[in-house]
Amino acid sequence: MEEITIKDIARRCGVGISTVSRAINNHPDINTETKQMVMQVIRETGYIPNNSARNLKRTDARCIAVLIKGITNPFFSSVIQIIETQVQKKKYAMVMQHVEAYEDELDVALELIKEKRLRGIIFLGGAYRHDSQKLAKLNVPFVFSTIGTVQDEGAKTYSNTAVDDYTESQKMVNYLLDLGHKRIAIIAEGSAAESVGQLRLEGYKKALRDREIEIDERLIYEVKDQADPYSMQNGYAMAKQLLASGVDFTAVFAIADFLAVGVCRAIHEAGLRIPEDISVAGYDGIAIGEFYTPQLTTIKQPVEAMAEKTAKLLFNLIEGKCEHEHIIFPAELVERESTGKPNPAMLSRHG
Amino acid sequence: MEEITIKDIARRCGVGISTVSRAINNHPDINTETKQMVMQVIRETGYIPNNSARNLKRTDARCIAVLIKGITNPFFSSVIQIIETQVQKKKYAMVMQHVEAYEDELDVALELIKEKRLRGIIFLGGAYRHDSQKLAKLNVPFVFSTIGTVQDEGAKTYSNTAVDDYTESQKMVNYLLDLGHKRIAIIAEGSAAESVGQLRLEGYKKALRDREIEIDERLIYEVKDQADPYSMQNGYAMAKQLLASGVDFTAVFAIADFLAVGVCRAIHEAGLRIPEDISVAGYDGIAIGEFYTPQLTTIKQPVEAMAEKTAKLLFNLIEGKCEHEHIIFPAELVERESTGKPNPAMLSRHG
DNA sequence: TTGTACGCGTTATCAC
DNA sequence: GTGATAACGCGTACAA
Repeated sequence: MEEITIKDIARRCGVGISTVSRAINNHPDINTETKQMVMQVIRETGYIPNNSARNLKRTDARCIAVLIKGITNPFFSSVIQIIETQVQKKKYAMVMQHVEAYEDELDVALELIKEKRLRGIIFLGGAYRHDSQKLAKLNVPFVFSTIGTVQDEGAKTYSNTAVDDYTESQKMVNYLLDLGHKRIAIIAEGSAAESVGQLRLEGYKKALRDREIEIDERLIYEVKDQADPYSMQNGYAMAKQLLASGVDFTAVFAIADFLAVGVCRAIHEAGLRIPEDISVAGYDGIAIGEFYTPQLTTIKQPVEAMAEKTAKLLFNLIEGKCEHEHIIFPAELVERESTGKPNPAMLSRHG
Repeated sequence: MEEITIKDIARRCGVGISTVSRAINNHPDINTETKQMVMQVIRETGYIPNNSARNLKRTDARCIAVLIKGITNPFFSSVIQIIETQVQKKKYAMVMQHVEAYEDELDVALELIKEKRLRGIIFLGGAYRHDSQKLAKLNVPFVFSTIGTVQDEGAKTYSNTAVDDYTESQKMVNYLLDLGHKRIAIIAEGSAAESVGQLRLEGYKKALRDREIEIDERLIYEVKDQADPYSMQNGYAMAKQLLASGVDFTAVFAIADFLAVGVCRAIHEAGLRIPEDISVAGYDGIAIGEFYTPQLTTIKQPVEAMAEKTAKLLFNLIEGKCEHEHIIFPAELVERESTGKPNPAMLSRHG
């Protein structure tokens, strides 16, 4: 099957190539009737312009990219939808691309900029620290929306929107401490040194230290799972270990709601009640926390607001309307059914 | 900032363009030392080949595409990972692209074939019926993996892998009937006429008719939600309506596990027990069904097996090793905690 | 083993 | 308003 090109269309229409090009790209300098005719032929023949050729030649693309790190990001769909709305409002096109765990999102970005003549990039998720050499090579505006934390250095070379995981994590632990819990286990994530999981773990430690409560390493569990650390499966497995360890605790802080669901299941299977025997707290604020039984106490990230701000910030940067900004969004502690006062009976073994 | 091209690299190295090209593309006809030197310069300068130009020129691409319809497909991540493994085994590249609800996946495919010189396509999800004119234009092998049903016509023009939703749905309803339920409500999906949701609804009706049980329209609820019909939110809302309607029922069949979770929550809030008062059955077999309390009885789709077979089938087609196939995968009814015998007390209002 | 020259399909820049 | 024609950056015959 022969590929049909713009030349074929021009020949068929008895016009020049540029006229066809003008018709396709809604150029003003073209007779309406000519355009109608050309478009008609295009429809009949089923001609499809070759995007590689277009990208190669085009100078102005009105296109941005959204790079998503991690295929299982639970905020994925809502964030994308919000960004897309903003993009359409600005009459831009948008390409979305997943970045594998082992890939460097900056490399992917660099490649894509060349290929598609991008005007801007949004990075969703991923590491919160980057090679500044590579950062310097990105010659289009970009915004990191890590749902993580702020990189301290290079404040003037990029923008980002983030939740301060370190602080928010402390907020949750303080809440549990205020309820009277002193033996709080944590299900964290330890696959990458610079992940949000580590920040949340640090927040946990900080909160305990501030209250002068000893940090018991036997209460710290770190999921090691490259592919999908924040799974119910992993939460379940960790909680099983925790329960079997014989170490006393009255509350569990799972650093992701998915993990918390697994934890709840394990506790339930052990014949214990939530929150009467053990309190469980999550983090993220995703839908499942609202519909699970018991409903999950969690840190709810302002995903929608962040996504909207991220898109707006990027367009402001593209239009040269503003300098780089670093915006921290406060998250909300949502108190639901899965947490309560500690049960002294749970400490009988330990004393 | 000037874009650096292959010419610049050639000049810097004091070699010809083709030599650089050969170095990049691992061509055999090149001196090892020359190659080393070229690669070194490329690394130093941070040169990145322009993919648009490469795609334009290239004839053999060893690349396939995976088009995913619907951003919220719950099988998404596991399916992709399995396909990717197969693709890597064959030393192919893979591009993934999301297709919006309002887009036609065939149009997206047509465009992508031209742009990237694809060798094959996998369609994940989406409608199970397509414009045969457009199908004919796809001049590369493709496999639909609808997790839906088989299109009857054009058996020789394409391949697909599927679960027979019509039959599997009957399986679940028959199971509930065997438990003794006669008043079974269904939470279905009615946004598109040719969706899997409609097939599952038809299966429900068929099963009831086969047992000569009257179909009560008051027990049929159809979610109308373009963006994301299979959400917990929607299941919850529908179940609330059902409970408020005053119409008697002893079981609910939600045609997706996410819907079932919402249904469970609504029943729980109404002060009723699952399964003692009302049985709830789901469909899909996703992780949440295993970790929810109560654990969900569901139809578990053989997602992994399907994904693997889909990829293998595509490569066989590409290599001309086989004709088009239509493969139906049997799903498994997993009996868990959320279903049991009907509670006669629930029928008191009705008689 | 290496370099030169052409063409992939399109858009931008000119003349007309 | 329209049509030639020169790029865009790269791969690849073909010549060297």
